[in-house]
Amino acid sequence: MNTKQKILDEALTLFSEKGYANVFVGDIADRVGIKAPSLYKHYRNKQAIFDAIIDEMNHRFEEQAQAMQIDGTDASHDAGIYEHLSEDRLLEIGREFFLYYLHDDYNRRFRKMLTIEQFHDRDLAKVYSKLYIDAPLSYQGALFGFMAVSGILKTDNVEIMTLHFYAPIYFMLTVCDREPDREGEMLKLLDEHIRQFNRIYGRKE
Amino acid sequence: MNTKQKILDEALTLFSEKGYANVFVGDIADRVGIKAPSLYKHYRNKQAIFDAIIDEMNHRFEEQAQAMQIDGTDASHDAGIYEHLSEDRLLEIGREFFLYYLHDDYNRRFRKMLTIEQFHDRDLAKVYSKLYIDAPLSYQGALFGFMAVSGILKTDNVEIMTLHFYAPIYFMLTVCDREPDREGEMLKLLDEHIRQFNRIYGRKE
DNA sequence: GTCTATAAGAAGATAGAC
DNA sequence: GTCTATCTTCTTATAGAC
Repeated sequence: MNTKQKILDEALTLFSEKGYANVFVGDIADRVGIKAPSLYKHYRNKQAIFDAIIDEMNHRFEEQAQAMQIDGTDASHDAGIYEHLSEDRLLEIGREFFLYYLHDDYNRRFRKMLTIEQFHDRDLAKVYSKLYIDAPLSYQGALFGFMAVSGILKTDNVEIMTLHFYAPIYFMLTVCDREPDREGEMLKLLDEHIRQFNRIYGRKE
Repeated sequence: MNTKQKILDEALTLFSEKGYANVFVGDIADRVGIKAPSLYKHYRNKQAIFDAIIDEMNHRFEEQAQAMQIDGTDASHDAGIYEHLSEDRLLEIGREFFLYYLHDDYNRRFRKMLTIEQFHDRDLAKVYSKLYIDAPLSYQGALFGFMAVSGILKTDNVEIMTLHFYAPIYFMLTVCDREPDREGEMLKLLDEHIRQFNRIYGRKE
């Protein structure tokens, strides 16, 4: 990893733990293994480092959104995968999804950083809501919509069903970000949540 | 309001908007209408102001918990109130509860401040989880437990039913804290959420 | 309790050698 | 691109008069 990228990486780690204002340019430089003034050869100032982190996430998001065709045209394929879905398989998928977003270093650090900085300005608020509110509801909603059409799920309000699936997951994710020791407790709750969700909205056997 | 209290009040406003590190002692003093050095006659330093805010909330919480007998011994009384509950009345109650916590100035500012500072240390993380995760689940869980016994609600897992009620409300509250313009959208979603919740868990007429 | 003046120390950023 | 030296500004906090 080159220095320019390593700066972003170490800055993200620090920002996610202490917040932008509590991280000093010297702290970032220390972790990169250079002195603070050297850092200014790579970024104009401290704010430019923060901005580059946001830009990178926006870039990754766009790429992923394109790969998933989030506009809905192809969520039908995913729904097909779930067509013959047992409760056990549903649990496995939910657990994998949850643990990926919880443990993936990049996602975890970025989410925590945005949690701290979300009130700093409107743009950051929008990024937070896009990533953790609207995109998940939109993508899972599209998927559940197809599953409802296929009769795998039963509802007359896909939007609320999606909220009932995702809001508890979001809730548990924020608990684990704040208190990592509660991961076991939350995983148990996650299982019960998905089982109950399946009982409520799942196809009756 | 005396100066000592006004300092806490103005500090809370600023901390909730910018976070502790971005608020300067002079900013607080300005809003109180005194000069920064005068502030040190009331509080030892900046941290002591923050600590006093946390202490005050802990105090209020203890008082409220005692008043509600959160240990469960008396949630039966509340459940009685809900005994003859129509869907419209349930909507009204949910909406009132949501709007109170969203708009009440003290609650709103404190919640936003803790959101920003939750990762700063373990104690703050615990306060956050106590106020916005465990206490609501515990109190609403006790209430729903009694409602289940009375047959007003139907479930074989009160804990998950409570999560299914509260997590979406928590979710919508965080959206409104971050983007107040979305309040209308969230209130509409709240209504649909409660209607659906009632359809799932409510007594069949 | 409030003020002015000021000390003491960070922290961000630049200059210029190598 | 990295360093040392340094500048500048900001911020907390204290001293001491009123």
